[in-house]
Amino acid sequence: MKAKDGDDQDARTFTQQARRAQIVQAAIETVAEVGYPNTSFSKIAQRAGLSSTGMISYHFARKPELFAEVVNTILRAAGDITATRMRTAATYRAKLRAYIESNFEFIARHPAYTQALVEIVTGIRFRDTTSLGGLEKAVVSVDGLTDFLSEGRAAGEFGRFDSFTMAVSIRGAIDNFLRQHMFDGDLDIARHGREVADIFDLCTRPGAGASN
Amino acid sequence: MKAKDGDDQDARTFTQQARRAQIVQAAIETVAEVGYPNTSFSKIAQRAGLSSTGMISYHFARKPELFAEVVNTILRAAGDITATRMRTAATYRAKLRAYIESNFEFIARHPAYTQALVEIVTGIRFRDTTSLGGLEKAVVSVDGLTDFLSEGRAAGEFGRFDSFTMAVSIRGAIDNFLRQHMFDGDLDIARHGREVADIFDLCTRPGAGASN
Amino acid sequence: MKAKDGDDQDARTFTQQARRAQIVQAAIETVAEVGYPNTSFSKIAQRAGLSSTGMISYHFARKPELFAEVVNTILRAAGDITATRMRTAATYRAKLRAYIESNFEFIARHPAYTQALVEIVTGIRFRDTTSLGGLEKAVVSVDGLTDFLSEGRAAGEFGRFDSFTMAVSIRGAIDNFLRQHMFDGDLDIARHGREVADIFDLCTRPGAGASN
Amino acid sequence: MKAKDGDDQDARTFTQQARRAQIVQAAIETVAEVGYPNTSFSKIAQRAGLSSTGMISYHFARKPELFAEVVNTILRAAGDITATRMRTAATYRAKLRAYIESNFEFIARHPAYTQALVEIVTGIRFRDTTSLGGLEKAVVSVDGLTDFLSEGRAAGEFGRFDSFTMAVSIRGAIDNFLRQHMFDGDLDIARHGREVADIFDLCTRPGAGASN
DNA sequence: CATGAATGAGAATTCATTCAT
DNA sequence: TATGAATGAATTCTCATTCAT
Repeated sequence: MKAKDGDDQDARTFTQQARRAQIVQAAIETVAEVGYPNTSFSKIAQRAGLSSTGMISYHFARKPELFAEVVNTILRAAGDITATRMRTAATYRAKLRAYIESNFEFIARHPAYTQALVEIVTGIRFRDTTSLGGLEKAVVSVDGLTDFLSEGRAAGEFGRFDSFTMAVSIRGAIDNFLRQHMFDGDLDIARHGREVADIFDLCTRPGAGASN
Repeated sequence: MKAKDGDDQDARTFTQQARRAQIVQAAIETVAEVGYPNTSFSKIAQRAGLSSTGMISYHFARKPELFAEVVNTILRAAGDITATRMRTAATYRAKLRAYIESNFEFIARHPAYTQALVEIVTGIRFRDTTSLGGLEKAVVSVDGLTDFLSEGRAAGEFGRFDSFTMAVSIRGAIDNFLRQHMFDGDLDIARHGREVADIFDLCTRPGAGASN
Repeated sequence: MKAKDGDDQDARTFTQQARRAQIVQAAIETVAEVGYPNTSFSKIAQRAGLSSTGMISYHFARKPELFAEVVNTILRAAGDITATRMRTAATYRAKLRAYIESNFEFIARHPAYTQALVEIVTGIRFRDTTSLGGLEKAVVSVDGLTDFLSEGRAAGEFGRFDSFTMAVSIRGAIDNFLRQHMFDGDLDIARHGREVADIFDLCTRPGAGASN
Repeated sequence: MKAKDGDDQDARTFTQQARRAQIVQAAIETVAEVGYPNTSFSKIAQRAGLSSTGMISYHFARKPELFAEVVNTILRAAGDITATRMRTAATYRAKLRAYIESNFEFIARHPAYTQALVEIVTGIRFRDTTSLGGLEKAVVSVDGLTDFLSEGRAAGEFGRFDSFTMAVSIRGAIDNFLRQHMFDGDLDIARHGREVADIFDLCTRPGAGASN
C-alpha cells in the first residue's frame, strides 16, 4: 500500500495495465506449471497469446520488473484475504487463527498463485543483485506476524515465547503445507488449516511458557 | 575398450566415485554461492578444477542426475547427524527435541549444504519430467517424522494431534529458519533451535489436546 | 486523405519540415553522444521529446532517409561557413587558407555536427544498398576542392602538383584533426587550423614543384 | 597424448589460435564487405563456415575482444610492411617517403584490411566503455610519427613545423586515400603514394619555414 | 579417462517498422 | 498528424551435451 502506486496508475494507460496484468497472469501460470528456472519469456508469451517476447520487454523494462509485479500481485491477493479475515476477528487469539486459516484458504482458492510464489521465493537468488529489488525480503519477512504476536503477548492473550521464533515457525508450517500440497493435491486443506491453527493455538496459550 | 575386467572395474569405480564426489561437492558450493538458476556446468567445472564441462557429462548422464546426487549427499549428511543424536536420546520427547536441535546444528555446521538444499528443493520443478526422478519426494517427505510421532503417541508420550500435520509443521518451522538464516546470517542458530524445540515440546505434551 | 490541396499543402509542408528539422537535430546530437552504431530511433525520439518512434518513421520513410538529411544538414552548415569565408578572400591562396581555417572554425563552433559527421561518414557502409543513395559520395567527395585547386593553378597562383592528390591530402588532414579532437578536446583548434593552412600554403607555392 | 606440458600448451594454443585467426579473418572480410555496424556474429560465423555464433563466443569472451584482435591483426600487418621499408631507408627524409609509400603499398596489397580498418576506426564509438579498451587510441595515434618527425628535425633534415600537426596531416592524407579508394577502386595507388610523398617531402624541406 | 572443440538450441533484449485509433 | 501498441527479426551471449582424439 504505497503512495507510489497512485503515480504508477496515472502514468500507465488502461490498455497498458490490462496487458501487464495479462502478462503477469501468464507468468504466474507458467511458473506454477514449469517452475521458475524453466520459465522463459517465450513460454510466457506463448501462454499469453503474444506474438513475440518483444511484447513483454515492451511492457516490462527488465525481467526482474516482471517478476516483481508477479510477486506483488500474489502477495496482494494473499494479503487481501488474510487482512479481511483478521479484521473480523475480535481477539488476538482469534486473529491468529484467522491468519493461519485464511492462508490455507488462499492455498485452496489460488493454487497457481501459491505454487508460483513458492517457486519464486526460493528460486530467486536471495542476495542476487539482479533480483527483485528488495521484494524477496518482503516475501520472506515475518516482521508483521512477529509484531502481531508481540502485541498479543503485551495484551496478555498469549503465553511466554519469543515472538520472532514463533512467527517463523507459524509461517514455516504454512509454507510447508504449500509444498506438500504441490505434491499431494488431495489434501483437505481446510481441515489441515484448522489443525495447524489448533497446534499454534495450543503453544501460544497464556500460562504455557517455554519452560527451559 | 576394457583390458582387464576385474581390477580395472574396481579401480575405475573408485576413481569414478572420487570424481563424482568432487563434482558433487563443487556443485553444492556453486549452488550455495550463486543460486540454483545461475548454476551452470561451466561454473561447477571451474570450481572443481576440471578443464572441461565434458567431464561432468561424462560422469553424470544428465543434469538431473547430478542434482539427484547433490540432494542425496546433503540429505545423507543431515540424516547422519540427526540419526546419531536421536539414537542417544532415551524418550520420544527427548528424541523429538534431538531431531529439531540437530537439524539446527546441521545448519550451523554445513551452511553451504543448507543453502544449496533450500535452493534446489524449490528451485527444481517437482512434477518436471526431466527432474530428479522421485528424489524431490524424498526431500519434501515427512513420512519418517510422521511415523515417529505416531509411535510416540502410541507410547503415550505425546498428546492428541494429527501426526502428519504436526510433522509438516515441525519440518516447515525448521526449513523456514534456513531461509531466514540465508537472509540474516547473524541469527543465533543454537538458541533458535532450542526455542523451536520448546515450542513443539509444548504443543505435543500429553494431556494437551488439539481440540482446544 | 487530402482535403484542400493548396493551403493544406503549405501548412503541412511547414509543419512537416519543422518536425523533420527537430528530428534531424536530435539525431545529430544523439549520434554525437552515443555514436552511430548505438543510435536508435527510440533514443532519437526520446531526445526530440517525441512520444513514439512511429513519429520518425512517419516523417522519414526509412532509416537511411533520416541520415541522408542529417548529413545534408551538416554539410550545408559546414558549406555555409566555408563558402562565406572563401568569398571574402581575394586570391586563390587566400581562399585556400580560408577554406582550411574555416573548416577548423566549424569544428570549434559545431562540435556535435563534427562528431556526428565523422561517425556517420564511415559508419555507414558505402556500397550498402540500404544506404544514403549517393549522399555518402558527396561527403567523401573532394571534387569541389580539386576544381578549385586546378583553377588556382591555371591562374598561376599555385605550383606544380596533382590537384586531386592535393585535395585528398588537404581534406584528409582536416578530417584527421576532427578525429584527434574527438579524443583530445584540449586541442587549440584555431592554432592547428593556422598550422595546417601553413603546411599546405607551403607545398602549393608557385615555383615549388614535385621534383622527382 | 600428453608428452610434455610445454608442448601441450603450445599445441593447444596453436589450435586455438588457428581458429581465432580464422574467425578474425572472417571478421575482417565481413567488416570490409558490409561495414562495421552491419557486422554481426552470425555473418562472421557464416563466412567462417562455423555452425553457430556460439563458436565465436567460445573463442572470444566478448565482442570487443574479437574486434581488438581484428584491429591488432591489421595494425601488425601494416606495421610490418612500414617498419621494414623504413629500416632500409638511410635518411630521415627517405624514411618519411618510405613510411608514406609503404602505407599505400599496404592499401594495394591488403584492400580488405584497409577497408576494415577504416570502418572500425571511426565506426567504433571512441569514448565507448564497451569498446576496444584503449586499442582505438592506438589506431588513431600519431605519436610514433610525431616522434619520428621531431627526431628528423633535431637531426636537421626537416624544416620548421609543428611535428604533431604535420603528423596528423600526413596520417590524414593517407587515411583519406583509403576512403577514396573504397569508392573508386581504379585509383593508381602506387602513383598516388608517390605524389603524397612528394607533397610532404616538399613541405618538410629544411629551410622551408611554417611562417610563410 | 580426460580434454577441449564443436554444436545448436535458447536466453533476454533491442530494433525499425507498421497500423489502428 | 500524432500516438502507442504490436510485430518479428536480429542482436550478443550462455547453455548442456556430444564427440574425436
